[in-house]
Amino acid sequence: MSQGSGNTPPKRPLTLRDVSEASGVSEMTVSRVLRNRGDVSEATRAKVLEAARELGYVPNKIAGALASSRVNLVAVIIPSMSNMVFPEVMTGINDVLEGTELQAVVGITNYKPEREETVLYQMLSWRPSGVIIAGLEHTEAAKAMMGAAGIPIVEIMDTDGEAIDSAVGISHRRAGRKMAQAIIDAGYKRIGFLGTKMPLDHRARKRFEGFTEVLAKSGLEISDSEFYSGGSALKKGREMTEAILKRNVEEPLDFLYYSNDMIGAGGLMYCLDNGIDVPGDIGLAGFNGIEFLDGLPRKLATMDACRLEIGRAAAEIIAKRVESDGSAGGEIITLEPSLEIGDTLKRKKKPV
Amino acid sequence: MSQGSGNTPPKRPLTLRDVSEASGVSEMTVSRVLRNRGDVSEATRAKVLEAARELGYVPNKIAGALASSRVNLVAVIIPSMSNMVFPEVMTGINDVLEGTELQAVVGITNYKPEREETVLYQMLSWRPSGVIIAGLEHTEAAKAMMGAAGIPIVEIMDTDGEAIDSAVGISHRRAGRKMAQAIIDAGYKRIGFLGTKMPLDHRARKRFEGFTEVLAKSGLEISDSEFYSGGSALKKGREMTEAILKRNVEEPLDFLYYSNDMIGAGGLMYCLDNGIDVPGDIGLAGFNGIEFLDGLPRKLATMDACRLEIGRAAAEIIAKRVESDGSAGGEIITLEPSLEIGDTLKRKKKPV
DNA sequence: CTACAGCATGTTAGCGTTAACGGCTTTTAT
DNA sequence: ATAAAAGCCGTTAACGCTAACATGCTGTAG
Repeated sequence: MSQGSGNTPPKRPLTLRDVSEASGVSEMTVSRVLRNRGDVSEATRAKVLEAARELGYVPNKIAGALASSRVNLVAVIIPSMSNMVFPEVMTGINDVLEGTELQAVVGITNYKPEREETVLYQMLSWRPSGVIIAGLEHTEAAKAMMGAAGIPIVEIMDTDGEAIDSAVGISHRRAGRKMAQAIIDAGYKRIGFLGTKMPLDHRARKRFEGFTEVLAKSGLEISDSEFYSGGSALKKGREMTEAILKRNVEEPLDFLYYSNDMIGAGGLMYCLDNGIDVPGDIGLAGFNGIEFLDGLPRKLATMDACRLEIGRAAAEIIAKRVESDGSAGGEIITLEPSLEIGDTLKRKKKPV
Repeated sequence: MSQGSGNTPPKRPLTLRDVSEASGVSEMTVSRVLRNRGDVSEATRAKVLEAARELGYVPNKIAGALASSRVNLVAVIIPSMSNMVFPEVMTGINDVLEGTELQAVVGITNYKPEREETVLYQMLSWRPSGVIIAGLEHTEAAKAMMGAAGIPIVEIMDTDGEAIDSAVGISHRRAGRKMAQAIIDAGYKRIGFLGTKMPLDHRARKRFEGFTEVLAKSGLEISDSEFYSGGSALKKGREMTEAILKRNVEEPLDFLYYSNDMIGAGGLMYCLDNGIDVPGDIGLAGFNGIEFLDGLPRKLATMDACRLEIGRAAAEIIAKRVESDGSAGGEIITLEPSLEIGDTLKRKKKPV
């Protein structure tokens, strides 16, 4: 009787016309019903809905978007998905977008500027309603594309620099300074730095700059450093910590600043496993404030990067702009990263 | 002179027509150049490319897709993004798709069937070239939609059940059985189970079923169990472990099977922090084989869920089918999860 | 009883691109 | 030299939908 949804896949894909024929009204009326727009009598509405359900009709947004020149997509361009931080930003974005018509589409750049440019180009070719993109540093061409796109652009994570349009993030330079100050105030003097081998991670670089800047003001500098790339961050944290400590036995380091919590956690474990007193012998701090740290035997000092909040705020900017249709823009939101002292950045025991 | 890319955003968005006028050829020729399809002389090609670059033209895939009825999107529908496992599947998918014209679009269901149905509907309305969806359990409507979509569908993660079209995954029932057998063989007898409060996580359920089934064959059963939801998995692992151990002091448990590595790691830390001999006093095992475990002081026994490989294989199925244009399908790939004994599932010390 | 809302529908004309085909010009094969 | 093929580019007609306007119909005010 019914063509029931789920039977033989129709050779010719279903269109509004099929539904209109099945329900005896015009395509326009079907379109109105399916979009809940315009006046339709309750009777025809029911008839149409029934026919659509019966046929298993799924609207074609491609055609709809072309006709209405409205696309409910938001392009989200981030460097990576594998390090805890961006998934959480995504969660924030999705939280907000779920309450709207908008839908996020994600592109991954692997921290490569050329890749970012390509991804952006591809994304823009879908004519999204807005773009959320990580960082303030982009190729000239990418900046030009975004400037010319005529849609809201929100650059996230970082506010140390010039935004194209809107921006939401923290000052990583300030985050680095703040951590340095806390370490100095706690009385640590011989400080090691452990980070990633990523010249293109501008945010890590800015934190490092802010960090060394404040050290310099107190007449200090980084005593030694260690970098890694790839592999299990936790394990690398262990290995790097062992390496840097063994390299400095003569004049031992008394603090290790890690560029992210995962390697910091690895370092913490190394210390605990080897009977090193934390924070008595050596203090430790990471960066990001990942939830994960809560389960560690000792809570690593860190600085919260406001990831969820950044995602939310960025999505809200887009949503608002889409709703109010154009105008304004240029909104800059600088969140304040909070220092979490944890158990690994207590005042150092006074030298005897 | 030039309208240079990145200047004032044009009121009227650029189209092929603008490029064609700027370069003095027909729209069709511009289209050909921009898609590298069909014969165009080197001279005009250069002319067109230059004009497009100059104007900052970005093709409109919406229109292109409608005209050619080819959409280079692959819908990826997964339950969550926040638990390590799906990001890795995504990485596998992206790895493969990067070598093709295809591009993944992700939808998150939060393990809710109705949400999955909605997300699927929305995805299908973009007329993607294929669908990769987690699990074999879906609402009737969802199954109907996929059956009728006329595009390759790959259900991933699990192969214990009936697939709509293709499937790539492991048998979670078998994984559970295998782990149970290993535990029994190692001589453990009083086994606790720790997992998530998720009736809708069918894969966890199947593992559990397989697990208890094998125990039963040896005349054993789960001695006690503990469930959690939300929060930091590592911390929850700790807490649950403490709870379950304290609840069973009279007849102490000698093995804990965790439904994922993260809570397993938390449990491991709890044991180590409290001087419990692992695996002497108690054995531990998790599930997933996350890279993270490498950094732990002791390597947790686990079973690799082949996440990366599943992503890759699924994407390859889609890519192949898109290329070869239709036909075939129904491919089922069952990967074999490998048991990793680690340090926490050694033969139990013989009772005195 | 006309007039004029306002509701419920239909009609028309694109949206920006590409498939398909056609025509002209140049090569290549014979 | 002539046919056939290949190269190059243009024209036309969709693709499936929606904005905007047009139409008929009901009811209600005057």
